Amino acid sequence: MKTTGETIRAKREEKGLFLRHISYKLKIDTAIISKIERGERKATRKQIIMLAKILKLDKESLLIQYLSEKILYEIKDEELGMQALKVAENIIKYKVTKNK
Amino acid sequence: MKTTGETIRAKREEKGLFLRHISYKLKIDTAIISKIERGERKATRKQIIMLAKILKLDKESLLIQYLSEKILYEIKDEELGMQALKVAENIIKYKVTKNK
DNA sequence: ATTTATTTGACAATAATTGTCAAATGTATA
DNA sequence: TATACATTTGACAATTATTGTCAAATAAAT
Repeated sequence: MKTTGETIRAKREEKGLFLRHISYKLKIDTAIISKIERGERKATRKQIIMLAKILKLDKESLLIQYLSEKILYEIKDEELGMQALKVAENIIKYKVTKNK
Repeated sequence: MKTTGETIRAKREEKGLFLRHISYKLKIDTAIISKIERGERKATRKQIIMLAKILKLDKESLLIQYLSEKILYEIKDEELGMQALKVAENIIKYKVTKNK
């Protein structure tokens, strides 16, 4: 599976856009876009939304991918990460059930 | 299900300890412990480990509970949170499979 | 060979987190 | 009731993490 950065780079290149084009629209230095695409930096939520718009990527899919990476970042060195994920899921499920 | 803070408070009271006891061991103000127990602040990872030790709570369980809350915090206002969680899970699963 | 695009890394700006402190409030009991 | 101790509250200070700029280095395309 591609990372968010890879998805963005692939689409940007497909569209023949340069970093400076994105950089101009997002009002940040090309250095950051470069880093985001290579996974050296995380984008902000706003940037993800704008990137989806600019590159005509599906907003929801990109956001899901982005959020999943944020989650994984949170537990990257954790032995118990998977278990924590499952507990988190159950808590959400419970909340949803409750509100029926 | 109890929150991490509730677990901590319950055990602390069961053991007849005051905030100042915990505060002394953790080298932070009672104000913070109070807030952590009531869910107004998040603990740090270190504090969770120390709290498990001091209160003789199962370290792994407390850590899982704590991490799951951190994860949930990350997606608390996100429509797509659940889907992101599932993607995150699949990515972990895939990584594990790959390394066999 | 130049020009243009991207990458790198030092470091500045900003934002989020974690803490202190003092005063207010709650609780028990002499 | 009063007084002693425990907890809570909120303003704000300190610390740490994140996000950004910039300039120089490297890579790619004419």
